[in-house]
Amino acid sequence: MQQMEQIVASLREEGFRITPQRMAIVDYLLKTEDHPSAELIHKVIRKKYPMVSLSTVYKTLELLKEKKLVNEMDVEGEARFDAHTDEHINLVCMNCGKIDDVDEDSLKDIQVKAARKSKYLILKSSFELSGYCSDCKSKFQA
Amino acid sequence: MQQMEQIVASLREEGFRITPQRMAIVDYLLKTEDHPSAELIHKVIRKKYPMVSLSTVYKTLELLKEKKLVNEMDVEGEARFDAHTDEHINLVCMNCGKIDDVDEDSLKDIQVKAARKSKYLILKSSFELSGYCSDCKSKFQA
DNA sequence: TTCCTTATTGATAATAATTCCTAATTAATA
DNA sequence: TATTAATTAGGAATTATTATCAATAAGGAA
Ligand SMILES: [Mn+2]
Ligand SMILES: [Mn+2]
Ligand SMILES: [Zn+2]
Ligand SMILES: [Zn+2]
Repeated sequence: MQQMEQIVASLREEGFRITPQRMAIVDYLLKTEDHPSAELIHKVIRKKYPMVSLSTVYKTLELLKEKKLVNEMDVEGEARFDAHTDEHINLVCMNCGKIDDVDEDSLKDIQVKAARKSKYLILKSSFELSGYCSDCKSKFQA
Repeated sequence: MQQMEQIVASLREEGFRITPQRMAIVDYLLKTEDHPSAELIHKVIRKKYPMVSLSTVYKTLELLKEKKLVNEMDVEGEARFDAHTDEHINLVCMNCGKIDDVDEDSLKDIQVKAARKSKYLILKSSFELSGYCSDCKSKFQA
């Protein structure tokens, strides 16, 4: 995700209004390393800005997705949002729900190769590994 | 996915009952190259075996997932089932909903590397590219 | 084959994340 | 400050999936 100023400028330029709700959501996403759900974003933001509704969170996330400022991923039927929009691997802990990022240079090559082989026009990619994180895995090994 | 006989044998061995419903679902998944939703599986199977309910389809898919005979993936809020359980790339057409497979040898290496870097115990992987298939992409290029 | 036990099924109700709807609010501009 | 169209809040609607449970039938024993 880019910096706040650029985001604000580009949204305003396209005729979108800069509301406190949108600022709060973008600000949170810019600062977190987390991959929060809509619900969590709502909860966190309410502490500082109590006047943000869940529907506004959803609508803002939709806008940010369209502007390619966040990616949406699905973890067990719940959408999780990722402000880290470069190609990378998301590691999902099936116990605590945490998601960690791992960079891997070859992902872009793989994507290009797959596009060639399949003749698809590729617009989005998602590389996801699930299991147990270092904290949780001890609990699941006999 | 393995062959029908092995699947039947291993389910029976573990005390699961072999019902016509389960046979029909496994049979369909074995034969299709498709990545069907629960609803589609239900519709297709009903033609041959009208006495299969949607809840049974869901429960059977749950069982097959636990036995690692199918993978579940999510496409726009709907679960899609993949009987091709080796590591591969799924290409999702955002227009017609079709999913194509592309093999890529380096996926396993990437997975191993990511596991080492992150200290995760990895149990599942999903490599997904979305865009427009060769049939659909012409409609989306000005 | 017939009978028993209990896993499985089918039908429907419940759940939960997301989307839809609309009157009230407010950002942007002059 | 007044105007106006975009946005918001909050609740209703939607929809895929899960839960519930009485009826059924698979598999084993006699
Ligand atoms: Mn990430
Ligand atoms: Mn596949
Ligand atoms: Zn964990
Ligand atoms: Zn297509």
